[in-house]
Amino acid sequence: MIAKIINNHQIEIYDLSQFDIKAILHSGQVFRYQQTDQGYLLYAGNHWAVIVPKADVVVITCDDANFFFDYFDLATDYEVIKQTLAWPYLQNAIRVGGGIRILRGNFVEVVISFIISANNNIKRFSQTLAALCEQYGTLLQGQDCNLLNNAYAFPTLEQLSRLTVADFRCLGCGYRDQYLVKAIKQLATMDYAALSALPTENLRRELLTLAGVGPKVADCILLFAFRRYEVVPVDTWIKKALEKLTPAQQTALWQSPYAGVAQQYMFYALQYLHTDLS
DNA sequence: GACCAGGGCGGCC
DNA sequence: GGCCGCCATGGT
Repeated sequence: MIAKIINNHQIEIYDLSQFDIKAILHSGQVFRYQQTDQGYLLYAGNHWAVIVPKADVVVITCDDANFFFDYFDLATDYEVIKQTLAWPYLQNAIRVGGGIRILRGNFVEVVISFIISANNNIKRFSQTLAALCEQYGTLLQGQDCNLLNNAYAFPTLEQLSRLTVADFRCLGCGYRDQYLVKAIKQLATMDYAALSALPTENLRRELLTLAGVGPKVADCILLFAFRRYEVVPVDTWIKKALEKLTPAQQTALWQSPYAGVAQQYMFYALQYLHTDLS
């Protein structure tokens, strides 16, 4: 058993070879978290979770156990996925990043986050996102968790719709300010459930209509909000990694239904750990 | 003071 | 369709 819901507010993870919270948080798919004495505090939309690694179990205390069971993709066995990705050039990446999972980020949060991420660096736009939530998001009530001190939800679409170009500029969004205002208007006409029913190619086409969303950001939304495991967002790090692969290796990767998972392992190893893939 | 960061847009051909 | 310059901003 990978994990079990203990009650409405608690999950226990047993298979630690496929759940590494440090790797998950540093794999570039979630940007609102903080380290605490015992573990990590993580925010997703208007949800929160405290993740505490212990000797042979990880304990998650949260506002909604059912939500986070799906958020962390705990019904999926990543050991099976990793077996299908057992290529020599991926060995190192899987060794250090094999505990990464594909999260189901909140649609609006993922879209806004990755529009701001464009031609930006993680440290900087993470600070921008924190400021956005602090200034415009709803204060999370911490009555059932005293660790929740001054924690904010991601702003709702309605809250976001009140922001002006100048507001986004003040947050440090730079020239992306006007994309954000326009994309937020467009998001009001979109429905996550309806979009979820679309095949990946059709869904990508819909996402590409959003202002500030090009091929790479669309692929991030496909992987991190819609969990399309086969999608590979190609940023500067992944581009360099792909250039080192032979044509045959590239073909095999693109044809894998879990190419996006492989991409996450590589991104973490390259960008965060600076681990050579070969 | 260049160059880079989980790139996209608009103009040009 | 592809190519290219530009776009804020902080870090190295």
